[in-house]
Amino acid sequence: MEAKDKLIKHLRQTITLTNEEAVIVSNSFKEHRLQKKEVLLFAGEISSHMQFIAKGCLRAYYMDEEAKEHIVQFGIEEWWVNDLYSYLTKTPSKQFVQALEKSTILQIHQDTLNNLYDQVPAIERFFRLKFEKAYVAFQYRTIDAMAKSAEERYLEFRTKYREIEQRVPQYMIASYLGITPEFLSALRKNLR
Amino acid sequence: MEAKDKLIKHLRQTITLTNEEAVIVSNSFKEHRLQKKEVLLFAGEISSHMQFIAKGCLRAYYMDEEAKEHIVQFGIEEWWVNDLYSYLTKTPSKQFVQALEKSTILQIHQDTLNNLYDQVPAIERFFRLKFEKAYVAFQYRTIDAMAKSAEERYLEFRTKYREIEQRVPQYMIASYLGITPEFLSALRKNLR
DNA sequence: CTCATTTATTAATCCAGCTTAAGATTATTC
DNA sequence: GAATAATCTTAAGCTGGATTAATAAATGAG
Repeated sequence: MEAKDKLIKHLRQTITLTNEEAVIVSNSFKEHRLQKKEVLLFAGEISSHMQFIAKGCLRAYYMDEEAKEHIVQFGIEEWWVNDLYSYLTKTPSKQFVQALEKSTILQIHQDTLNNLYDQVPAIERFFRLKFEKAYVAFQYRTIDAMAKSAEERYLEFRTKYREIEQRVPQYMIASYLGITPEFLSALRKNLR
Repeated sequence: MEAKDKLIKHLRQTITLTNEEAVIVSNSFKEHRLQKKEVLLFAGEISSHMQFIAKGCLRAYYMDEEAKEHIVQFGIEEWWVNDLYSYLTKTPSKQFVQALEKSTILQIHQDTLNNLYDQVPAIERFFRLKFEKAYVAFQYRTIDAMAKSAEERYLEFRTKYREIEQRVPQYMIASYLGITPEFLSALRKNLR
C-alpha cells in the first residue's frame, strides 16, 4: 500500500475524516525515505516535524556524558517517532532519531500541523488522544521499571514487543531496558 | 480568590475563552473539599474525573506487592492530579490519590468533559497541550532518573520543587525519588 | 568464500543503594 | 504537658546490576 494511504487508514482507526479532509491531511505530509543507519534527527537540532513510520524500524536514543547510548523508544510500522521534548519546547534535541532498517516515513512540519488543527479539528482530537495514550503508556512503563527487576522487565518486553525483539539487536534491547548487554546476556542464560 | 475563578484564570494562561465560554466551563466543574489524609481515589476504583487543585496539596501513589507505597506525583495549587491510566483506559486504578493537607479541588466528570470538548473547542486544545507538556515532563523525569544518581536527583528536586519540598515529609520525597528514607537521610548528611 | 565488523557470551571484581534494627527527634492529641 | 504517633537518623551487612576484559559467534561486504 502507498505510504499515505497507510497514514489515512491509521488516522481513521481513531477519528472520522471526510474524503475532502483526507486529501487535505494527505497533502500536508511529505514522504521521506531513509537508508539503514541514516539519522533523521541529530542531537542539537530542533525537531520541527512529527513523523509517522509507514515502513521500517527506527529508534530514538540519547548519549550520556560518557558517550554511552540510551534508547528511549523504538518504532516500527504505524508508530510515531520523535524527540517530543524538542518538538514541543522548540529547544535543541538531546536525542538522535535513527533508522535501524531501510524505512519510509511521512513528515509534517509543526507549522503545517498547527494550521491543520484549525482546518481539520479531528486532527487535533487525534493528537490529543495520541498524547494521552503516549503519556499513559510511558507512565506505566516507568512505574513498571521502578517496581520490577530487570528479568521481569525483559520478559514483559518480550511478550509485549515480540516483533521489535526480533528486528533489533539484543544490546539495543538491553539499552532500552536500562541494563548492560552483559547483564542481559547473563539473565537470558538463567532463563534457559 | 474563589476556586472557580482560579480555574478560569489558570485556563486563560494557555487558551482564550470568551466570558460565555468561561461560564459554561465554570458550571461544568464541581467544587469538592478534602480533609487532610482524605482519600479522593482508591486503588480498584475507576477514575472518572479530572481534578484541578484550587488549594492544598495531594499525592498519587501505588502500593506494591509488599504493601510499600511509591509516590508517582505530588500536586499543589493549580496542578491537575489523577490516575490518568485509569481515567483514560476506564480500568480500575492502581493508584490512590490522597490529600496531604486540607484541600479544595474542582472536579469534572469524563462525560461532561467530552461534551465540553465539542461545546468549547479551546478546552480540547487546553488538554491537548496539557498532555503534551505532561508527557514531555514525565519523559524528561524518567530519562533523568535513569541517567543520574540519587544525590543528583534529590538536588534537582529541591531546586525544581522548592515549595513541595517544604510541604511534604522527607520520606515521601524519598519515595518519589525511588529511594529509601534511610538512604535519603544518609545522602543529606553527606551534603552538609 | 573470506576477512572485517558487529553482536553475544563468560567470568572476576566492584559499588550504589537496600535491609534491618535501634535510637533520636518532632508533631499531635487528649 | 504527658503520652502517643509520626518522622528522621545512624550504622552494619547484603545484593542486583555495573565494569572490565577476553573470547566466541554471527553477519555482511567485496
